Amino acid sequence: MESIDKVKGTFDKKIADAEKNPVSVAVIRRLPRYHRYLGELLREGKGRISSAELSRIMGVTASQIRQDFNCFGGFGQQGYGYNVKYLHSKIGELLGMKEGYRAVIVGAGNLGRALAATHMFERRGVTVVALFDNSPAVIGTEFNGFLVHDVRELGDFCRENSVNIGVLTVPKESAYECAATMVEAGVHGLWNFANMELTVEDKSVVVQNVHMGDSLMTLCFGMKTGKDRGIFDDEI
Amino acid sequence: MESIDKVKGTFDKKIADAEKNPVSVAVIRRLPRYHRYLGELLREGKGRISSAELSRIMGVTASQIRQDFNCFGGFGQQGYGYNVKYLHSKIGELLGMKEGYRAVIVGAGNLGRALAATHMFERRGVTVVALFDNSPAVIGTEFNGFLVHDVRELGDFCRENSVNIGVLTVPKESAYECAATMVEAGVHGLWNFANMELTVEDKSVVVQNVHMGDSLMTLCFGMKTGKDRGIFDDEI
DNA sequence: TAGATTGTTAATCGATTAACAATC
DNA sequence: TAGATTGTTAATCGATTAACAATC
Repeated sequence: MESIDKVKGTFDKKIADAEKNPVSVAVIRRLPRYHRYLGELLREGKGRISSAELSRIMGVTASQIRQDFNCFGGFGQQGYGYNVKYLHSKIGELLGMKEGYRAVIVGAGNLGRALAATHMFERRGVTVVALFDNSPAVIGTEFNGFLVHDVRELGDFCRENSVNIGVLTVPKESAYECAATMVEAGVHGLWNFANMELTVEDKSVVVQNVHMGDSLMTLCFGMKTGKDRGIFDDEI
Repeated sequence: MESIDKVKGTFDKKIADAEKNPVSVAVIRRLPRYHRYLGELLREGKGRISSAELSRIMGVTASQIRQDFNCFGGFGQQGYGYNVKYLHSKIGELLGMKEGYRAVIVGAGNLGRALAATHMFERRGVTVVALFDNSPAVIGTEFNGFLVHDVRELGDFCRENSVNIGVLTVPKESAYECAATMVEAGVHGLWNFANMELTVEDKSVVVQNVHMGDSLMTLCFGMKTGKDRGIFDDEI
């Protein structure tokens, strides 16, 4: 596709527009899902795809797909469709996968270790640089190639290693203290699994509070009510 | 409040209406969050709350709160507000907390154990009855009071113990097989952490596919784009 | 009773879908 | 070129907010 350069021009223009006209939350919420499906198609060796075909695979309307992709510029080509690899890469870029973010996992309990053991981070361009814990029993040990540090070194470590993201897998009680230490040390993204709604004064810090219990309740609601409403997932 | 009975009448009426006019997904998605905040207020000993006050605490409009609660009937009382305990209990009921669902966790790795170690299930009225794994090293051991069974007994166990919910914390490769076994054995809710979009033929089976990676990407998007858009969480 | 606050209707806003002209 | 499929505008639909009458 020799016209990629032209497409790129549109892309950059739209990105600029976005400052004034920010992309809606509804669209943003769908981006990771597009990214997953496109990754899948890429692995299957699919070179191009039309909004109609993607619509069938993902169970959303082709109209919505075109609208969504257009928020960010001309990702496609009339009469041809979308280049899977290019689209996948662009959406990844939008989602910050190419920012080279660096993360620490605070709390080396089961959940911390479970997260450290997956490829979740690396697959999304995030580098996990270390684990932290307060228990002498695990400090100094290695897990999956990550050294478990003493949580008392958390602040200094983040400063010295330009850490951007702090993953909180500590008990509720310690969450605020750890968060504060990290924010103080320049961390500006917090991924909080501590089962409480963490808020940070500094508005430049982004927080994602994960409430797995909410997902469990949605499942139960579905079981109780939905019964014959079929698969939920993205629907609820 | 002697008028609880009257309120209850309205409630049941609305529940009946709901069959024709199903509650929107947007509302359902907000229920677990209401439930969490009301639980918090309850623990603080708060007896009643107005939509205006709850609106301030939760950062949503009072109008929306009243609309949402009204989907299910008159939870409140004019001139008074809402009874925290009653409302909390009713929303819990709506979410299926009182159905007495029973769950098994399939996959006793770090994630499976992390889930088993929390109070997430019991707090939501779900009883975890056992863990399953395929590794001889863990089969027969006990974790947090739960016996780890051989995954080959999964089907029989579910049948004999009226298991409703299957939590999948196994690798992608085994997810479908485990899911099929459980569905076959009468499980009709699947909570899938296997990082793939699990679909089940039988439309009476409800599936919640958890994509933690999507949450991570949303965080990264926020960090890249939002910067000064403030806290995301429920917003994105 | 007067004041407060819900329940509910109507108005607004935004998101989704449909349609089609542009263009590859 | 003709056929396909996007990009984009217009129409529809649904969800949120505002307003206020009902009523505790």
